[in-house]
Amino acid sequence: MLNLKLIREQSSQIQELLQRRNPEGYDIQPILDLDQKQREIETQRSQLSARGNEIGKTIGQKIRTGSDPKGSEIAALKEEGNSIKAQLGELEPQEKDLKTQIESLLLQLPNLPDESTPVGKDETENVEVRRWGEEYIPENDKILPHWEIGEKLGILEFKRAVKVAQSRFVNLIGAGAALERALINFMLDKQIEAGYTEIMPPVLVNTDSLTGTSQLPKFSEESFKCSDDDLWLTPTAEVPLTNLYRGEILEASQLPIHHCAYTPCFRREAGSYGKDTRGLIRLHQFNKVELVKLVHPDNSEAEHQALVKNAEAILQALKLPYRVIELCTGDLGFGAAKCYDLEVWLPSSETYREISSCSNFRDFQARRANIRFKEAGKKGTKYVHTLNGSGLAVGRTMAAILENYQLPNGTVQIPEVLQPYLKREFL
RNA sequence: GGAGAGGUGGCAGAGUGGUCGAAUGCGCUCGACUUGAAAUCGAGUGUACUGCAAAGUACCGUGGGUUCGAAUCCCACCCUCUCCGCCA
Repeated sequence: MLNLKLIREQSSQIQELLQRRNPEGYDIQPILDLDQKQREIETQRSQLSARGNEIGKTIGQKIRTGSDPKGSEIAALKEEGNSIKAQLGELEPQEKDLKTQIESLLLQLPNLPDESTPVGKDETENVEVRRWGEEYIPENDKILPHWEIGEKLGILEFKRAVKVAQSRFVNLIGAGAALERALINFMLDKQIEAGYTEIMPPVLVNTDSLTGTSQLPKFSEESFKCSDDDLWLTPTAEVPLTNLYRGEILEASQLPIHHCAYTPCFRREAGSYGKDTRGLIRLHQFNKVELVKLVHPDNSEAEHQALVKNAEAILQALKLPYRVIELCTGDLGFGAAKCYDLEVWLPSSETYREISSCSNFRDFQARRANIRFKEAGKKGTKYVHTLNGSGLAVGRTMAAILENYQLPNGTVQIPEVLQPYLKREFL
């Protein structure tokens, strides 16, 4: 959520920054108008309240000091009190209604892109930052796409997953399941080593949590909802991890907080019916190791860079070629101010595919989730900055391994760093 | 699912119609005493909004209601805990 005060005081800059995302997408003028009205009413209302409080106190005092509770003096005060009450009865609902409208408009506004975020209209204008590793280009199409080699090896099973659940689900079988587990353990071990504290959070989360991290209200069709309860299947561990501290005032000395978690993630993938219908790339349920940071605003840029490196370290350890892309303003996620995607090389289609997305939300989520901190000896509170990134999407990592480590003889080598976990060298 | 208890500041906990944004204790900050520390003593210590400011307003789980006035009374809802049942 954007800071209303800032919208009011720097409206033209803010309008301009929002236009970098989408030239016609956002108009803050209605918010400014409502805000103006709301403050006018608030001034009136609080002056009336002040007089009302004064009357209340006066009546109490007079009765205590011996005035006749049924006398004319008290009756006159009561009458004034009643008239104030009647006026407040009109103003209060108006003010409340304005506040609700403002709040709901604010919740629909995306974060401001960082000044450094490249301006562009869509993903074609994203900027490549760096590449790592050598692209594996198969000769004569000998490399099978991961879903084919996976089925051939008997470790991926899609048909029965449809029977058990629906399309876009998978059964991992035998070594496939073991490989997934090995990847999860490897990723967690690596991030714990890098200083993150592991959390195993609830994967059902409530509406407040999803609003706090900005999946709601705009993207409700993206998550699975439990119809009988105010609970949703978490689309990413970002939600439970960031919301751990919702509504809290932390001590500055507690920062930075670095958490990692493995969770299954659930996404409805509404609106992507034709896309990536085969394989592990786009499933309704997938595993992910997530990194979440809550940091002091002064350090958020450095923390962001470090977070990207933490995610990259996994790909490097697995020796998977990848590139780092900085998203342009038109492709930036709703809550992000700045975002780097890691894209892994998939030789079967000779493309790079997103395997991690590392975002700096600055105070956008913190303001929604009301996560603040206090500096010792200083007055007041500030919002923390929140950051998160995948470290990594496990299913997509498996896909990348099945393709990049595929040998001409139809077997798949296990990356060296995973061998201690799997206790084997080939699939 | 059944029965009961309860939701008040960082924590514990008092408060059953006005002097309550809220006692007291703990914690924390500053100061005194001390070679230093502990103990002791003194002072301070919630958040947010409006306003240039003075100041004002709001907040005792949430939402309504009664009243000149509600943490306190009434109604509805939510949540937590305990016991029983069921269950990995």
